[in-house]
Amino acid sequence: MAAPKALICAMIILLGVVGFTCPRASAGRVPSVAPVPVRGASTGESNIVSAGTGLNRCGKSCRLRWLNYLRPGIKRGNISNDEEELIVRLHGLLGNRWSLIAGRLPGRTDNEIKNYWNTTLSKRMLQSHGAGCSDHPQAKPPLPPQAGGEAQAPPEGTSSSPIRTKALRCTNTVLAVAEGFHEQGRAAPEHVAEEDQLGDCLSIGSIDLDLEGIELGFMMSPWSGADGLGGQHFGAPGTEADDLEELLGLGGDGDGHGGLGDLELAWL
DNA sequence: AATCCACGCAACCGCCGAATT
DNA sequence: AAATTCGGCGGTTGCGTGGAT
Repeated sequence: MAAPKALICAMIILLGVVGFTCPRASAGRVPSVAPVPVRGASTGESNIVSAGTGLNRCGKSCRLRWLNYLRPGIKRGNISNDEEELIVRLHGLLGNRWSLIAGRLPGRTDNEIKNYWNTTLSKRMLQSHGAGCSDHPQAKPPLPPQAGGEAQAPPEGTSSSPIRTKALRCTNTVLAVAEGFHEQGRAAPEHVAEEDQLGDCLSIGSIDLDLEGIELGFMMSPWSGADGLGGQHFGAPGTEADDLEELLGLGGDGDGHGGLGDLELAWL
């Protein structure tokens, strides 16, 4: 893989220049130069990175830092209503596939969305469901913090199963909810958040996603798996990925590009 | 003014699949 | 074909902040 190596090189350079300065300098674990266990990683790369930066950080740690914080174009905070709406809907559809959800929210990281969900939306959903009303009938009930997430299979024959996905890159998305939305940039019109607009239909590019239909289709699909984890992963050939892309009329080109992963983004 | 507590968020951990040797 | 390495993901942890008492 050329890109990740280039990324590591870029990180080394960047880290050497800016270090792990924290603009916010507050919450979370403040980047430090304290020794960090180099678990999982990759001896070689971690040594290279730590030697190159003097930070005693493994490549994984640096990568994470880069992806979630240092990478250009990261949007932080101020999640808009339409973004929030999209998160809710996608979570209902995809489950805790944060990277996949993040792929549909330009500038947002999976970590941020995950945090946002766990801290804000889950509570809101809990209140919503607790009040006996649900704006999003398809959405999964909020996951308790320790719920174990995907390991919990929904009750048989009752609620729907989220699409099980794995490592399906989706970096660009068109959310063509309304005419002129593209040109208007992120300032999504208020009607985006309206249920009758979002409803059970989302437009991605020229493709109208019938979320209800998609989910129904996956509910009925046989690959739910007997392992309680949803079985096969989305990215595997001949499994959900193909099914969904076929369902959506997308169809990748077989080399990992095209299809869901390369939906054009005109949002930003 | 001091203390407590809940919250937000960056970072860490463990696992898995893909790629490479 | 098997073993090893690497990249990526989701879940969890723990620190700092700000509000409440």
